[in-house]
Amino acid sequence: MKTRDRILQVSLLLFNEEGEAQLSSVDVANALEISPGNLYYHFKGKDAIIRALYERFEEEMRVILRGSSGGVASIEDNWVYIYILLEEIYDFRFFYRDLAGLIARYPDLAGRFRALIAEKRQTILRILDDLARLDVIDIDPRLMPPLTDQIITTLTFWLAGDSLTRESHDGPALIHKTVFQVMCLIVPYMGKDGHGALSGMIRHFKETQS
Amino acid sequence: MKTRDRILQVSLLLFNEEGEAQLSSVDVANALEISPGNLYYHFKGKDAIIRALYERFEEEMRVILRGSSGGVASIEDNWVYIYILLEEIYDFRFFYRDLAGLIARYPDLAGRFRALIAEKRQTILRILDDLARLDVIDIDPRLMPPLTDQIITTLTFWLAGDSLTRESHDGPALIHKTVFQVMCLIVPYMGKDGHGALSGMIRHFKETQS
DNA sequence: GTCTATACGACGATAGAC
DNA sequence: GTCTATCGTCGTATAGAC
Repeated sequence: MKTRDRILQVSLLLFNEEGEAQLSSVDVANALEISPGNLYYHFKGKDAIIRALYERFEEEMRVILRGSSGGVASIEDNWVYIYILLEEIYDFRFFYRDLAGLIARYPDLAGRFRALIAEKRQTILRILDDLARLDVIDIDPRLMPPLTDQIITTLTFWLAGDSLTRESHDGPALIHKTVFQVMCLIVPYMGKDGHGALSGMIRHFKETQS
Repeated sequence: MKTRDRILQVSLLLFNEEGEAQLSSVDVANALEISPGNLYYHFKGKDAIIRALYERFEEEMRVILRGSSGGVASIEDNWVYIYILLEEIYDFRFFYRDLAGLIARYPDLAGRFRALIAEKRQTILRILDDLARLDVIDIDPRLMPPLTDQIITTLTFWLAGDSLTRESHDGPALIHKTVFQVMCLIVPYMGKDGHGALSGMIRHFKETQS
């Protein structure tokens, strides 16, 4: 089963690099220097590869989401947690670069993806709730769902959004920028501490950039 | 030049309804009950149709962006303005449903789209600046760019985001929800007035829904 | 302007030899 | 397991008649 793993590994690399839609199963075979027939022996088409990769992604993502229970009790924890989440997404970034197209091409993944996002939503809602209970943030309850949606939107479309700006970032810089972006959504609800937290974040942000 | 216009009209309808990627030039010809050859007489391929439609969209969008100068001086104006913006996007929603794929398929549109978004960004920044100057909002200057980016993200991905939720909205409801979503980003910076504004928005939101 | 017919290429998929 | 060879489908694009 060694070729099978190589196919998955190289596919992921290629999809992340050049985009899934741009590559045919023959391209993947060429990159591996095996014949299309051989590739089909292991995976019945590009579909099967995508599905196998999604399987991996979903599993790892669920582990991360589960890991949030009780582990995010401060703003700093929150920062780190978002970082971990974004890193994981970045490893499978081809899924997120062209989400709509991907879902259109593999409709059976749509439901699973939606479920995963719903789970993500629950997780964020719970974390925010915890932070509110610990008096780290003070937020009108009616603003909680919109804030959660807003965070979800950012966590889902940061990659797609970046390619729509004039100057694109490299991976690490973009991840960092996005963490900052999410934190900026929370800062306004930190009251007086918000100002200090913002200064700290900006300082940290500047350091990491250079 | 009547067939030419019919092609554009029906294409827009079809693309919005079923997605641009899902339709070939032959599909469009069939829907119009003309031959593929005839379609090619008017437009040299699907590319040309897309480009013509984009031309229209960009023009209308620029008119709206220009129209913001001095016209958005209160929270209510802001609400209305976002509404107008979203309506326009909705009219050409196929562009936004699968932005990444579309840009990959028509790379020459990428630059123009980016430029349009940059212009949108400037507009929002200016509006926020005006609102701050008029003491409608009070915001740490360092939070201004992130807030602007956040609004841009919402205005760009609201359509794509909706198809990732469990229950999808119809057009008007989604537009309304999105306006609300953007306003929720601004409310925290309205100080004491924020609470009242939020209540007003929710009331209005509920009414329109029913 | 509009039609029919057809050429061409890309991709997905399979059969059969090694 | 891996290869070569080949077929079918589909979308794009053009030629030539009306």
